[in-house]
Formats: sequence, C-alpha cells, structure tokens
Amino acid sequence: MPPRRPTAAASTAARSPLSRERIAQVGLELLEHEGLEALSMRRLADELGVGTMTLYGYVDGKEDLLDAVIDHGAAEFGLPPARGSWREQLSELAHALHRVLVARPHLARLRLTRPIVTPGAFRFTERGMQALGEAGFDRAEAAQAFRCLFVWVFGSASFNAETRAEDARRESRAAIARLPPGEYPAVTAAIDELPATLSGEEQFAYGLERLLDGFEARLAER
Amino acid sequence: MPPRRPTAAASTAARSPLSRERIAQVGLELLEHEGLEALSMRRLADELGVGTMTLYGYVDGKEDLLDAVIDHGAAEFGLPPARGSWREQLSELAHALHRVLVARPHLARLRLTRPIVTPGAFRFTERGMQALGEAGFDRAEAAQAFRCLFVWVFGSASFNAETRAEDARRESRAAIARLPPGEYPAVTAAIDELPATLSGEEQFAYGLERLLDGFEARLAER
DNA sequence: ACCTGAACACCGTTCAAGT
DNA sequence: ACCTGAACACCGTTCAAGT
Repeated sequence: MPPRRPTAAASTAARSPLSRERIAQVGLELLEHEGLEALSMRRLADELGVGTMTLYGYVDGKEDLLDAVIDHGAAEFGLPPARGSWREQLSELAHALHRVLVARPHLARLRLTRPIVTPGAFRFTERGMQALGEAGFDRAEAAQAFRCLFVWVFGSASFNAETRAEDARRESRAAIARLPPGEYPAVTAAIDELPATLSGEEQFAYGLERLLDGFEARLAER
Repeated sequence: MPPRRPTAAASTAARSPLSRERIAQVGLELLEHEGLEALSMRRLADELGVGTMTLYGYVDGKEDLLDAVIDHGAAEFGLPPARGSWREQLSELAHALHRVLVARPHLARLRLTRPIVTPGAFRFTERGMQALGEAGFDRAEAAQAFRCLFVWVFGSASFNAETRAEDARRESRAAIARLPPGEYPAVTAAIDELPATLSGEEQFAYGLERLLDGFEARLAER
C-alpha cells in the first residue's frame, strides 16, 4: 500500500520533528477540518507520515490524545479586556467564549464529556469570579452563578449548533406541521417562531440577558 | 463460534418476534446498562439472537437505529400535571424533564446532536408555550424563553453529569490546588465552592430560579 | 532510544446468496 | 419475504521485533 499523501491538515508543519505538541496541533487541525470521526490514531499517524504505533510514544492512547487536542485548542482562547460594570464584564466574557466555541464546533462537542482543567481555562473562571464578587455575591453564590454562565455558554454552543442550523430548522418546522393542531395549539401557532430559536447569536444573547437580569434580581432581594 | 448467550438486557422480551419496536427497546436497555460504546449493530443483533444483517430489514443503518432508540426512550417521559401559576408550571416542567434526563444519562448524551421531533416531545413544548403565553409573552419571545429553559435543562444534564460527579469534583479541586495563587486569587479562594457547583439538583434549581427571575424582570419592564 | 509491522478483537455496511 | 455469512474498509491496542 503506498503511503497516504499528507493533506492540508499536516502541511503547515509537515517536516517538524514529532512531539506531543505537534501531534496535538495536527490532531486539532484534523478535528476542525474533517470532524471527530476523522480523528483516529491511524489516520492521524498517516497525516504525520509515521507508523500508527509511533504515536504511542508521545500519547497514552486515544483518550489521552483527545485530552491533548482539547488542551491545545483551549490554549488559543483569548480573554477579553476587563472593563465596564460587573454586568458588562460578565456579558463580554460570555460572548467571547461563545464566539470561539461557535467557530470551533467540534472542539465544543469534544469538550462535553471531558472538563478542561488547564491553567488557561481558569483565566475565564478567575475573571468571572472577580466580577461576581464585585457585584456583591459571596463566594458560594458567585460559584453557582459562574457555573450558570458556563452551562449556558457551552449548552448554547452544543445544542444550537450553527453547522446544521438550516437542517434543524427545516426538520423542526416539518415536525410541527405534522402535529394535530387541536392537541398542540400553542406549538402549531408558533410554527415560525419556534424553529427560529434553534440557533443564532440573538437567541444566545436573549438567554444571557435573562440570566444576568436574574442575578440582579437576586442581589436586589438581599 | 458459539452464539452469545443473551444478557439481562434482552431477557425481558427474549422470545418476541423481531420488529423495529423491539429493536429499539432492547437497544435502549443496552444503552442504559452498558453505555453508548456497547450499542453497536453487531452487539445488538447478538443480544437479539439474530444475524447482524437482519437488523437492516427493520432499521436503515446505525444512524436510524440511534433515532429509533431515542424516540423509544423519549416516549416514556411523563408530563407533570399543570397546576399553579405560570412560574410554578414552568418550574415543575423543567424539574420533571431534568429528573428523567438525570436518570437516563446516556439518552441525554445521545440527544445532544439529534433533535427529538416526535409528537411526544412536543407535549413539553406545548405546555411550556401555554404557560409563557399566560405570563404575558408574545409568541416570538415565548419561543425564545422556552428555548432558554430547554438549553438549561439539557445543558445541566449533559455538563453536570451525576455519573462522574465525584471524579469531576476531585479533578477540579486538584487542578485549582495546582494554580499559582497570586495569578488566580478568586479561583484559589473558592477551592471548596467551585467544585461543589459541578453537579447536583441544587445547582440546577439555582440557575432555573435565576432564569425565571429574569423572565419576570423582563415582563415587568414592558 | 525510538520506531514499527503483524496480529487481535472489534466496528458499519455492501453484496450475493440462502430458505 | 425474510434472513444471513463472507468480505471490505475501517477502528484501538498488544506484542515482539527491528534500527
């Protein structure tokens, strides 16, 4: 069998020596260009121009490879500058994280089951906890509120996937049209409005504002 | 090769004739008992005591099998009785859905990439849209608000997985302990509080209340 | 030390055949 | 009509060897 010609994914650093770093880099490119199914040990080794087993010298197995790819991808997340009120800071933080996840949908999906615990990931937590402290929350409630923002950002990026937004809207609309209107009056009436909420920056921003409103209401009642 | 003895997953209906229904049923049991990796065409066929290719007479392939399993699982979701204020109704609806997802973590994970569009799934939407209409939202905003609840419920069930809560807490705590305290003062100070928010009914309820507070604030400003 | 092919136990699916 | 084994193109990983 002739060796597979390296594709675009590997070309950026095709001649560098092998290292965990480079494996993670090319793995990330493969993930983003061709999806999670393409990111196999065998395929990645081909892409790097080495034998499959060579990877095991740098990476502990498939699970460890995925961790390395995630850490590598997360390192590129840029923290926005801290300015404005606590509310403006949290909003900007959430939007920044959401933007990068929308741009890297496969990474967001991979992130689902494996928490990122690199120092870099905690820069977002640090910034968020500081803003929530400024707002007046004690440590326990600031942690709860931060987790709410985290779940909202990652949940939106995962469930409202931009990549298949059109398909999702079409399927949803068709399913609503098939419902017996007598049993589903409110859903049937909202056949235009419900599919519209399945993705998009506007839907993300709406929920974020409601959460932040909720935080303010909570502070006011103390 | 001797035929694999059917395990507990298939025993409930081991002698029924083959049907899409029964394939979905045994597939669901396999999924919940042994996880997503165990739910393969070959393994499921073994479990049912038939040849692998036999499944293709009832199911269009792996993707269609997963859809069938999800629909089968979703059909069991019980809608709570509608009573109380719009806020109480939405709260009860969200809690009911969250409870069933927490009890079926693998189903929740599968649900991530494939929307459920069966009539049964829309019973929750119908109930939610009615409550939000009562509250005073127009159709467009009711749809947005409902989607917020949906993402919150599924996001919590996916990211705050109860099944590996202890591991997640331990890993998170260890990672925080490794951070340079000077650079991460707010995170380091919350080394007890942050891991505590990684799962649990209380964290789910906290965010739900903040969202509902946010809906009320939004209605008040109109 | 660093790399690797062969082999094993798995996948999903096509195809051509069995009853 | 309903079912199926063999074959193909893939997986991750162990093992025993190459340089």
